[in-house]
Amino acid sequence: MVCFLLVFWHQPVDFGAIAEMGLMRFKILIVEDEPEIRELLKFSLERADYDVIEAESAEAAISLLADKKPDLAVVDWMLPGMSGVALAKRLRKDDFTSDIPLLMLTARSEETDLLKSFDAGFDDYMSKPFSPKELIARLKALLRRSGLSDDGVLEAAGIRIDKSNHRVTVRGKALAIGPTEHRLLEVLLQNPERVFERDQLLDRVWGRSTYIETRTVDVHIMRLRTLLKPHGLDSAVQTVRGVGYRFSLSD
Amino acid sequence: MVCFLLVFWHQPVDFGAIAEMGLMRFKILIVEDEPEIRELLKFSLERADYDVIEAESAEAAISLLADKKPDLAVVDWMLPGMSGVALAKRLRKDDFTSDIPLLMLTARSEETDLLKSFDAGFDDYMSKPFSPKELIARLKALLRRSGLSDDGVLEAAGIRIDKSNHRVTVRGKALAIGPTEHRLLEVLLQNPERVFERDQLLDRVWGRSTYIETRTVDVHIMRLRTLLKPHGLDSAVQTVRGVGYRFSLSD
DNA sequence: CGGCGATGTGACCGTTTTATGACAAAATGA
DNA sequence: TCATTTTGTCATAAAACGGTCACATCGCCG
Repeated sequence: MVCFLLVFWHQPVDFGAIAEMGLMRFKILIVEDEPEIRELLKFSLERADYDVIEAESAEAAISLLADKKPDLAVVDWMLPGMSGVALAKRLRKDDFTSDIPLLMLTARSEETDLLKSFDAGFDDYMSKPFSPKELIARLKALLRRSGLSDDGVLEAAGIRIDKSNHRVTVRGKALAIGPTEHRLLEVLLQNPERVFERDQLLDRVWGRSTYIETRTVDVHIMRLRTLLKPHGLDSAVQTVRGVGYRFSLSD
Repeated sequence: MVCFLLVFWHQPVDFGAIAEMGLMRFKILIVEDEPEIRELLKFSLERADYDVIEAESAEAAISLLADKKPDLAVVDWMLPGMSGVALAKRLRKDDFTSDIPLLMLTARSEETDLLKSFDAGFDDYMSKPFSPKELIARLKALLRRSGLSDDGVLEAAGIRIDKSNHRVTVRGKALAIGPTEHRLLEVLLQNPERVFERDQLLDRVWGRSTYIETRTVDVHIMRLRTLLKPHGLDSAVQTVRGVGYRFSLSD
């Protein structure tokens, strides 16, 4: 008797709770002059299990940064003294701090002004008043984008990508996989069923700034299939003719 | 007894707390000559989780459109060379692009002029400077109005065309369908009951620039019927003698 | 019932798209 | 630095797809 039991877990899973064990806690720097909002931010972030450092001005932030490098900074756009944008620019210039993702906070009315200087180098912004939920969401997105995601383990179809130790296992067996195929698999696995065009894969796997032949994707798809073949999962990396590729177990 | 337990762990999409993100990512074309504004638009749209294609002139846009059809286009009214209005008119004329919603961008002073040519066929407009929030809001409204449900799924008569994973299912069963039949089915399903002449189908499915025998449509209609036959839906693709074809369950 | 135009269908073959092995450049690491 | 791994590109093979034709059917009309 052959029995297929398919469980689609559509409910949002509280990853924070699951992936908590033994993972690093991210350090978030808050730069905000109004004590009330600062407290609110601190409360929200600590509740979401982040470590929080506070600064009430850009200048204070800079001196704090001298010895403690946060994983992400939340900066108010309007600060007394040096403005948030100026701080952003300064952080970007310094090699030590240039890779810190920046989330700007702004009043709604300041939004368009802020965007005029979005080349200052911040990565995202939020308008006050904001919902803590959205704040956390955006913050996670930023952390992930910078490759620091702590969402722990990505698992589907028996494939398990453990981001903390950068290791891939298929049903318990380790998979010797190179960097590019690793990212490729990650992207595909993160969105099962979704079809990615070659350009989209180039963006996500190689990054926007690289200029690589579209066809190269084919080769790496093939290499990924070769890796998955011993586990019978090569057919899960599917070609959608005329469009691109997809990860799926059906068909 | 063999038993497979497949668990798809749909990770909470982190950036997704940004409320109503569906599975489908819409593709937005930006036509704007000023690099700064183009970047700003791109930043705003990508932050809202859209895929962005850029063009710096109407001419560039047209050549882009030859192979990539976006779900919506944001067009600057004032463009060097062919103007935004001219582009709008041109897009409207071509059956292949006529259903793409158009959002015009204009400087406030140009507003009255723009409105004079409202018949050019754009669907909405916004004055620069604009708030990104408003832009996103209008854009969403347009997408909704264009009949694409928010999750990018087109469904009728038990047939389901999912844009994001580019898959067609009939009552849950996957349908192995090639690119051309896929588009053909899409067009027919988008307008049930409507009779398409062969020329119209050629325009919509193949695009205006191709020159193909009218009779070729017949062959692909047949191939589509063959695909639908196992599901008893072949009779829904109906011939209207002397005119063309229609998708309908009645008759 | 016969004729005629319209439509259905299988086959064919050129074209486009994708797969894959080979190779050299580049990166990595000892 | 040298050996090894990784990577991007190319050339070519393989596969899928698409358009057209020829001929079979069908349906309408006199």
